[in-house]
Amino acid sequence: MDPIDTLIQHFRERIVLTDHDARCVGECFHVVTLKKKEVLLHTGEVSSHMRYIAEGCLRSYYMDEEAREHIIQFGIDGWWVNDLYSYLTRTPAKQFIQALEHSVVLQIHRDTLNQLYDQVPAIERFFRFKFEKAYVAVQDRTLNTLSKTAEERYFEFRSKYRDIEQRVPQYMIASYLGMTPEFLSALRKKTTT
Amino acid sequence: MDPIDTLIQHFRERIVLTDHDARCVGECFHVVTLKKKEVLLHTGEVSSHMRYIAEGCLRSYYMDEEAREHIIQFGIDGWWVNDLYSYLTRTPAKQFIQALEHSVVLQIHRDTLNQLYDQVPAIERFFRFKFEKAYVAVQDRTLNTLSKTAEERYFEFRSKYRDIEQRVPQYMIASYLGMTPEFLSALRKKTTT
DNA sequence: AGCGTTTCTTAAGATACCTTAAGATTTTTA
DNA sequence: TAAAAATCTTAAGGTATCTTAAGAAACGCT
Repeated sequence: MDPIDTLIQHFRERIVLTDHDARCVGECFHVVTLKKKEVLLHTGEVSSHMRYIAEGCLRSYYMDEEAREHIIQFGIDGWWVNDLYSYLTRTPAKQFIQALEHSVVLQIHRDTLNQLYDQVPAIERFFRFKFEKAYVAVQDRTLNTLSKTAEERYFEFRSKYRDIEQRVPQYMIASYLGMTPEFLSALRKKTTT
Repeated sequence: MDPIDTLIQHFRERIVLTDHDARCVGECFHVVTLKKKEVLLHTGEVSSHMRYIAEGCLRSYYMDEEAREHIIQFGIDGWWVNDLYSYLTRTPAKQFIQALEHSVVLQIHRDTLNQLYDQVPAIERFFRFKFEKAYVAVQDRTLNTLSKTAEERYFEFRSKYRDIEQRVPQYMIASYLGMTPEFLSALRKKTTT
């Protein structure tokens, strides 16, 4: 399917769009194709687009002072990825966004999107919904991180994101969950045996 | 100042409201007064209101299986508090919301707010902004929790929320930061001396 | 098919943080 | 203003998780 059609369908599962609006919305996005390991957003660049994953798998991560990578988010088909802080404040990104597989991403520029909010209020509603849910999800993650053991976090991750678990290397899951790959490996051994 | 006026001013710092809209918005909220320690939302109840703190200080927290409290959020004058998951999904809350001081809260019912989104699009925009920023903030907290030591988290908290630090007991800050009160006490001793 | 690269595992020693328990201090209430 | 309740501190011993280093397995390219 044409990636833009995928996106329109994605919107229409959540909000009402007339055919005219849908066409108008579709024209605002453009397609970016990424090879495996290609970086879509580098630290230091300002993120000026909202990004929808039509196909593939990406991660966003940041590198701390000791050059350790911390994975902030994985994203697969149907998800949105961004360094939202950079996007909203127009400051240099502290995150990288990188393709983990060959991927197709649809982008809309901030200025275009802001116009679209006025032209098609349903799109503003879509993003309100989206951020409400995203907020709940990330708050839940924070709470898990604070109150659960590494083992509990890992098994919750597996049951919640089985599709992601099978597409990304184990050491990245460890990073996402805030533990070392060695420790995760030990956990798995303990409970698999 | 009348609490409703405080709220209108809060909106007007972020979005444009005609006088007519402002009056209309103001009428949708009602005032709730809370004594210290009073609970505004209990676990098990469905949260049906969005809540703005006109005055005072509250916390939201949840109790895990071992009956340990984990503080999710503090809120003071000008902040919003809610169990958003319960509000959005109409399922029983897993969080408590409790006043830590005498407080005045302004509430709007979900149904009223949903109508208001259609009547006054600027209000929908306000909440889009709000959740965008809230998402960024809580993502930042997650990252801190995952990548920093307890000591780093504590000093960041102090510099970021000096106003809150001075209003809430130290053991609650420990809970918010995901450490034991004993450990926080030891940290403070180490670095104060 | 073979070689380099990426990913996963193992294990020993180190450390950050927790648990328990008790006493000291501060705040609230009667 | 005294008693009760809430909060903070101290200290000893325990556990979860990390660090380092090395080798094994899987994957990807020529």
